[in-house]
Amino acid sequence: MYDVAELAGVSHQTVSRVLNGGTGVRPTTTRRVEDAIRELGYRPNRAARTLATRRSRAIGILAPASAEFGPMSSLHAIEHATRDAGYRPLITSAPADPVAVRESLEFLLDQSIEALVVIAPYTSVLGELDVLGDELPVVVLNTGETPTGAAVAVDQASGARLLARHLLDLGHRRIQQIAGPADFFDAALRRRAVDSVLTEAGLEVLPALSGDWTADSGYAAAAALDPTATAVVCGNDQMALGVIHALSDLGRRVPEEVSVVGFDDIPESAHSLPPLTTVHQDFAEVGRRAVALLVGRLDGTPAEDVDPSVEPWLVVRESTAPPRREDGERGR
Amino acid sequence: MYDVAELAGVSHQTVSRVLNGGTGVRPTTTRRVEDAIRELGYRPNRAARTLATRRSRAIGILAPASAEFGPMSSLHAIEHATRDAGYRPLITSAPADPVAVRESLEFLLDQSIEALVVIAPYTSVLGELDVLGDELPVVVLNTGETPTGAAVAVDQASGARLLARHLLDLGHRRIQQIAGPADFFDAALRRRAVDSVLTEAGLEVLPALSGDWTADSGYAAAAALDPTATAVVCGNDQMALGVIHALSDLGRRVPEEVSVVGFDDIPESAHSLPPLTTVHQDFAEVGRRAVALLVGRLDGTPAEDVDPSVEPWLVVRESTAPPRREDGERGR
DNA sequence: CCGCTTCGTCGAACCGCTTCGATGAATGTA
DNA sequence: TACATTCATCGAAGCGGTTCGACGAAGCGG
Repeated sequence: MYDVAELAGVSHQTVSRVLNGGTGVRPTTTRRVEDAIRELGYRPNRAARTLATRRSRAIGILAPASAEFGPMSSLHAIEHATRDAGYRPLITSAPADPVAVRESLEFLLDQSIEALVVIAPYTSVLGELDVLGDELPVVVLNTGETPTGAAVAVDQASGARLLARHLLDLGHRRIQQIAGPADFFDAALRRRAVDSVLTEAGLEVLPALSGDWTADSGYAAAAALDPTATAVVCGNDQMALGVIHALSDLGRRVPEEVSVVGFDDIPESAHSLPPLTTVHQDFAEVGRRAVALLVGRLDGTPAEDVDPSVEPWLVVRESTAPPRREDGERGR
Repeated sequence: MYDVAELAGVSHQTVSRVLNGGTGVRPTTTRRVEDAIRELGYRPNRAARTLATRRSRAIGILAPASAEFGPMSSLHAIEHATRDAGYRPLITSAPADPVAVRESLEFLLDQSIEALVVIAPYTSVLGELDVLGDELPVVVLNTGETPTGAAVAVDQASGARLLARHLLDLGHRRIQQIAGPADFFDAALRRRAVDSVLTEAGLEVLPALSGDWTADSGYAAAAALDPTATAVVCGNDQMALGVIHALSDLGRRVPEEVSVVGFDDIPESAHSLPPLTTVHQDFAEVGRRAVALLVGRLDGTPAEDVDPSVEPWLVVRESTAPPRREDGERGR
């Protein structure tokens, strides 16, 4: 920095001023400084700046250590929104394990982050979250109740209801669920929403099975499916894929004999056989709003016009059809 | 830090010593300092340390801005390996666009990273890579030739050959490819390896189609498939899924009429209909080795025993079968 | 033409930590 | 018991920026 100042014929403070908005510096001086910076290939030292300003401008991001489409989509959106807002995204991933989550949190705290975005919507995370007093603005994605901080989410219940009603409209009366892991908020939210729609319709709620979001677990869970169920609501698309595979192995045709629906609308869902009826959620939008909320708080511009709830929509494809011999009107 | 020192009844330098290995400090003093740290909830300031040591201990990671299974798996492995080695992973993602890549690189350089891992194996990245002189150790994942730095990769050619030979063994003689984007190294590598196997076998090489890794693009490309081809080799699993869907829409059965193979072995591939024959690659292992290489260089322990080539293996499932009426022997 | 305001620049202190040379205490040896 | 060593601890000087108060040089009105 001193080199730059010398080359430009000014003092280092002036260089600093140019670097930070350049107010109170004559345009010609600014030019000279900028030229000097370019010529020397000078790059300000982040650590020194952070030290002096006592502002890290870093936002921690806690992501799940999975390669799932949804979380990863949100992650990228968050990362870029953060950078666009002039902050540095610090990404950490942790499996759904309290100890690992704790470690990741510690890691982020060590970097003196100014805020935190949590994409890992499992109960074990929220438990660890109160470690960070109340000094740190936090926003959690796709969670139900938030003990601390704000939350932005796709309206899981709304999506689940869409799915349930679709099946009801088709004429299904025996609908079973294969939910996601119980310690994931969105899994629980979807499960309950479907149950309540069925209950309201006066239908018997078949005991829900569950998996761990993977196609493998869907395949496995399908073995325990109630043989009289004509439709199965899966916790996500991957599990639905596994279920369809299992059903096929069992010689039961989808959707002719049993309808299957997923949740998420991952890119592959449009190309499964049969293409999957599911609920589309805009993961990226959720991420963007989360950052907007946080940055608003950080920058003092409240940004209270951010709607924390993103509406999902139903995508009807070919894995659903009217049940075989219930309400008449067969097939398409 | 001074508070801690005071509480422990020592000077701040002793606290510093305790924090950094504690050599030359009496065990009892160490204890006292540690207790003080705990009591005060003291957390060393990263920026100050970086400034004083002129070592950021940060390793930059440039990842693609996609949610694909492969890169994301490598990413998580890299992240954790980096932390385990005592370095701070700084993750950045960028789409396959030179400008965006450049920006990400600048961002990382601003944080004064000490090394760089690149998971984005497209040509546009390598072009930008020489920006960072030769002072920065770099390792690139899944690339072909590396102009700069080291490379770790799953042996794409080997995997592609496995696939081609499998098809040949089954009796296929008209094999067409739907490759990945031409500017991705692994797409090119796979494509060429398959071509060379076919050429060596004295077969006609049908003109290759291509897609952009997505299932959608596979679906679209399938329309242009040579009607006489009995097997199609796809650039990755997603595209294979799209192709199978398209074939199904066209009324052509897989694998009875045409065999389809993918590449990657994403978790869903085991549950597509039919389950996909593909090549499994250990993405996480590639990431781990990349970090081992880098950390070795950084820490002065060469670690030259790291094999930069990871072997993939063939996973035969049900999307491949002998061709209809060529070499006799039908069915499974 | 002069005194005062405003603008652009400078000098210096400080952010929190590391590290080198120095000092005092503890240990070993004759 | 005196002296040479070794070990634990301390004092102070930076690391590369930011920022506040000070100050000289223009720009202004009367």
